[in-house]
Amino acid sequence: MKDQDNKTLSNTQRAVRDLRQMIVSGELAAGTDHLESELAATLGMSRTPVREAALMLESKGLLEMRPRKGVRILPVSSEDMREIYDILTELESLAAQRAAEAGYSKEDLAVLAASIAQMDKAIETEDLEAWAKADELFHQELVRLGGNKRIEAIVAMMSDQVRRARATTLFIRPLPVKSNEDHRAVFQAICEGRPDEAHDRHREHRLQAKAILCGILEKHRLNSL
Amino acid sequence: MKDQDNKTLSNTQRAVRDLRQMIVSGELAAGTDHLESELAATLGMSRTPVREAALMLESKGLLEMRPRKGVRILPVSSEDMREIYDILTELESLAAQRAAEAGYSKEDLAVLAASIAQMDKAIETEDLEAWAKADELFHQELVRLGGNKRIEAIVAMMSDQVRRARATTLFIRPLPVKSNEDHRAVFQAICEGRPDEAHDRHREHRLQAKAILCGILEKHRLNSL
DNA sequence: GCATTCTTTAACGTATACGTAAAAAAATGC
DNA sequence: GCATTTTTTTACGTATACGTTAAAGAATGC
Repeated sequence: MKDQDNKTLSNTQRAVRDLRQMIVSGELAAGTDHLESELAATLGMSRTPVREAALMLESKGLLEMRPRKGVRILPVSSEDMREIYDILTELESLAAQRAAEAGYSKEDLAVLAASIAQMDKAIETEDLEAWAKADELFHQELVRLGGNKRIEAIVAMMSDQVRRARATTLFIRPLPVKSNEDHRAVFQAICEGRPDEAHDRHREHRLQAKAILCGILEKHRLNSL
Repeated sequence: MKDQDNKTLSNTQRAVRDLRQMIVSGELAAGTDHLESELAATLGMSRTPVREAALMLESKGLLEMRPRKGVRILPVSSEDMREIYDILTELESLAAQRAAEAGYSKEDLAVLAASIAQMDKAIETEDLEAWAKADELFHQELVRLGGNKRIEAIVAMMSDQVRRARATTLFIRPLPVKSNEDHRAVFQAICEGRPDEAHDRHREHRLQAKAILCGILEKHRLNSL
C-alpha cells in the first residue's frame, strides 16, 4: 500500500527516506558506524544511491561520513539540545506571530485545533506516544501557518535531530499536562489575531520545554542520545 | 598557491567549493540550467563527484536538480528575501544577546572591532566592495561569538542564498552609512555585557536592512536575482 | 496544415570496476 | 616479548558503462 509510490521514487530517495526513518527511530543507534556497503546490502541497492542519500542526511545533521570509519549516526548531547531548542524557540515564536497576523479563518486553523483535541485525549488516556504525535503535529502545523518555507525546513531538520532524545525523555519526565494549556493559549491568540500574545506565549512554552528536557538529560547524565 | 590544499580535498569537495563560488559570484547565473555532464567537463572531473556536490548544494538551497532539465541555479525573489531576512533577524539577534551574556574580553572581540574599523574606512573611501566584505565579517563574527554552531551554519546558508541579490542591490541603494552606527551600538552592548540591548539593537538593524533591500527589489521589479 | 503516433536521441539513475591509501595483520629485528 | 617494518586487506573515491525513459523530432494519417 505504501509501496505504491515506491514506483516513482528513485533508489536515492528511498534510501533517504529509509535511512532517516532508521535513524530517528533508533534502529540505527546513535554513535554507531555503518559501512556504505553494509547499508547498501540492507537497503537492497548499490553503494551509489546510498552514498548520495548519506551525503544529504549529512547536510541535515543526522550523520557524518568519515572515510574508512563508515557512516556515523550522530548522537545528541544536552549541549546540542540547547542549541536546537534555542533555534526552535526563536523561529517557532516568529511563526506563531505571523500566523496570528495572517487572519486565518476557523477552517484554516482546523488542523491546529485537531492537534489540541488529540493531545487532550492523549493526556486523558495517558498515551505518551499519542501525546508526542499530537505535540509534533501542533508545532509542525503552527510553523506551516507561519508561511515561511525556510523556517518550516529548518524546524523539520532540527526536530529530526532531537527526535530520538525526545522519545527517550518522554518516558522519564512527568506527564506534560501543562503543554496543552500553552498550545491552547497560542491557538487562541492566533484565532483572535493577537500576534504579540501568540509570539510571547509560544516563546514561553518553548523555553520551558528546553529547561525541562535539558534538565532531565543533565540530571540523568544522558549525554549522547 | 591556493592549489596546495587541493591535494587533500576530494573531487567532491572541490566541486562543492567551486560550484558554490560560481553560484554566489553569479558566474552561474540565477535561473540557468546546467547538465551534469557540462559541469563535470567544466570542473575537469567525472559526473559522480559533480552529482554528489550538486546534491549537497541542493540541501543548502542554492540549486535544484531536475531530471533531464539539468541543475537549475535557484533565483531569489523578494519573497525569498523576506523569508531569509526574517530568519537572520531572529537568529542573529539571539547570537548578539548570547555574545553579550558570554562576558568576552577585549581580545575576544578584536575581530568584531576590526570589522567595524574596516567598514568605517570603506565608507570613507566609498568602496562598496570593501563595505560588503566588512559587513559580512561583522555578521559572521557576531554569530560565531553567539556560540551556537547550528545558528552559524544556518546563517551561513541563508547568507549564501542572498549573496547575489545583496551584491546587486549594493550598487542601487544609497551608501549605507547608518549600518556601522548600528554595528557600533551592538558592539558596545556586547562589550558592556548588556544582552537585551545587544539583542534589540541588532534586531532593529536587521529589520531596517530587510525593509531597505526588499523595498529596492520591489521598486525595481527585481524579482529573480 | 494540424494532430497523432512512432522513432530517435540523450540525460539521468545506478550498477560496477578499479586505483589509492588507510588500517589491520604479519613478519622481522632486537 | 615488544617495537618496527613490511605485507595484506579493504573501504572509499571516482571513472565508466549501461538500461530506462522523458523529451524532441520525424513520419504518418486525416
